[in-house]
Amino acid sequence: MPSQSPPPAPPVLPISEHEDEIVAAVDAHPVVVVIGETGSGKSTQLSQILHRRGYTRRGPIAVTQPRRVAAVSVSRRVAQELGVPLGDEVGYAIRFEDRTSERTCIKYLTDGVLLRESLSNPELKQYSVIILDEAHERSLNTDILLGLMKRLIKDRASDLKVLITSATLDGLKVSKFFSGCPVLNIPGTLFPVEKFYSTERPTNYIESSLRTAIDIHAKEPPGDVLIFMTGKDDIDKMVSKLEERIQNLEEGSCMDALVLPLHGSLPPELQVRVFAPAPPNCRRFIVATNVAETSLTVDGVVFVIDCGYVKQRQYNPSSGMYSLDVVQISRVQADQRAGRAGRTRPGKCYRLYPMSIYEKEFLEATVPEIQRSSLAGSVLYLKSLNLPDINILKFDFLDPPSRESLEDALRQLYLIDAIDENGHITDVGRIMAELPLEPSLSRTLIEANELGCLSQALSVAAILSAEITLRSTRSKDVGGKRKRHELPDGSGWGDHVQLLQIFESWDQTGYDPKWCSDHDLQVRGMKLSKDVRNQLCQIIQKIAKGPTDVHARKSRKNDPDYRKLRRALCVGYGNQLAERMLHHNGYHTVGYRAQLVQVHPSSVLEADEYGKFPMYVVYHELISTTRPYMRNICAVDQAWVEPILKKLEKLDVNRLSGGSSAPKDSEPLEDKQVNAPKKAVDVKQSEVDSKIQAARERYLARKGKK
DNA sequence: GAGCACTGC
Repeated sequence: MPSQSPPPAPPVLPISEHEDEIVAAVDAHPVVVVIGETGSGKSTQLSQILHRRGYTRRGPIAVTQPRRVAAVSVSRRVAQELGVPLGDEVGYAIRFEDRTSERTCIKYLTDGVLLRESLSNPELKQYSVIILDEAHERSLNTDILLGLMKRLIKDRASDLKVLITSATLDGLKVSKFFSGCPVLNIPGTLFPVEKFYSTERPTNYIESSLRTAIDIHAKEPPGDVLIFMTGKDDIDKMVSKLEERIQNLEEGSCMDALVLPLHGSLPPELQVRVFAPAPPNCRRFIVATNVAETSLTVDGVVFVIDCGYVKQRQYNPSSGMYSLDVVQISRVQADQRAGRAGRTRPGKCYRLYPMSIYEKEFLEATVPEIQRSSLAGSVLYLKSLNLPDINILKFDFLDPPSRESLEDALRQLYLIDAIDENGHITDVGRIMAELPLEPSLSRTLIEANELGCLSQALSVAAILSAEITLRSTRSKDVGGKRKRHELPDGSGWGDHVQLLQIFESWDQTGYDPKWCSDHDLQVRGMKLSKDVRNQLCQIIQKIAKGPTDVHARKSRKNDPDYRKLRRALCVGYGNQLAERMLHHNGYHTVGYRAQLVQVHPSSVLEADEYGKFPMYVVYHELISTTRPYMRNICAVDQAWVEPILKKLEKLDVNRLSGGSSAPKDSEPLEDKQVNAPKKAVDVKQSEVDSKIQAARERYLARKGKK
């Protein structure tokens, strides 16, 4: 938008009428909670109001957003309203992109970026005001920032102002958290939405949605229909069935219809179709996942069909395992979905569940992410802040994660040397915290730098954090006419090596997008991995004292078996180690609580000539679907495993958590048993292992010659 | 022999 164009007329938003009230509250209190529904203007106006009233004289205002697109679009809007070029007085900062300057006094940023900034400036002294927007979404990062803000206002009580803004957040709860701070309510501009409930839960919610959709199409006036489903499969089914039913309707009995799927894995060019307005005399049916609940706003929606379910990823700290489950939505979520029908005019929401279920079975609010995630990264971050008298187990969270989850994080961090046996952050841990990666990958990079395979590890870390999904290399092409190119196979060592080979092959083509599509790799994801890699290079070159070799290239010549890289991975994933069963190819995880797990069928890890997988592997994650699986696996040598087993023997979670270091005798017996690591490797097993290993080496040598 | 909701540094 050219800055010369006249600024648009300032919108009349509900928040404008509350300006004095807001300023008075902020003047008098360090923390203020602002509850504002959709359309209240809180995201664009609060910062401008405080800017107008002189708050930016002491420093810029930071406004956090949970999503990148929001940070960009809201800042663009504010710059426009103020009639200034974006990046001057008003700017934004997101990963890979900083559009701010010394003159910037209103800065929109993702909450992740603010957390990163606080690493180098724990008191965030540069800011006069920090606004945590959309706090009701309770992202992991927002929750950590909430805890941090509580500490900051104690330390900086004299000058820092904090505003917590949200659509539906329980204001009283947050106010209580911030020792009774004021709560302001700003009305929104949503139109009323009439809600209809089913008399009972349908046995088949696709069929039920289908009937409701056809019913709306036949009886209701124009207006688009938004249908919430749990996943891609259901969406695809729904789209084809709906199209079929609409075709079967009597010609001329209804207006035209257009059915559009909408979910995150849809290529961007198909996603944007939902932003184009409906053709004349045509009703659109948008069949969507949760993306349509908050991330993407579809205009023209008047009817919502809500199945009452959502697919959610959860972490179980006692097993270290993730699962992806279909769970009931919360009342907040149900209301958010319904609200999507009332953006342009009064709407209707059809809930495919009885009111009694909404009232009695649904949780009030969605379980916050902090209670559903592995906390190793967050705990490491908090440790690295050097906050005085910090006890992780007692850190003041709005909704504290379980003790089990925090202890799990401490154990993981200890096993990869980020904290010492007393729970204090180590020098290695400090470097790890600087890297925007999961702790295991950060640790791998540091070790790789020592071992002289940094460039390989950078490629692996980058491509793993971009979460590229690979076409299965084992499945045969079924009569496809298009020539498909085979992906590298990891040389039998597993998925990390395969990912490295993929990145290096792509690098050799000069990052040719066609190479990606030829190999069925998403261009978007591959580009992201390149950006991530560049960012990691910059950070690590800044931290590293000595020279670093970061250039990607075909790297196999010097180390044909990728021993250095696999060794670095073994150290980095010291908390994610598994040992094979003696007589079959199942594994058990090594560590706190042994889990029986399988190699994921998509893995390229190869068995030896006897059909046996390697004795030891490290894995990127455990995921429980039809069975518990290890995903992204790398074969490691037994010799490299010994130090990890030694550490496991020494592990004492009471000391890690900074609890009273009671003498060992007084510890409850129960705890000791739980903490006792599995006995290392018995003699027979190691004999078998060395035989297998020898056979494997011969086999691979043969294969190499061929 | 599986199958993946959504974000973010």
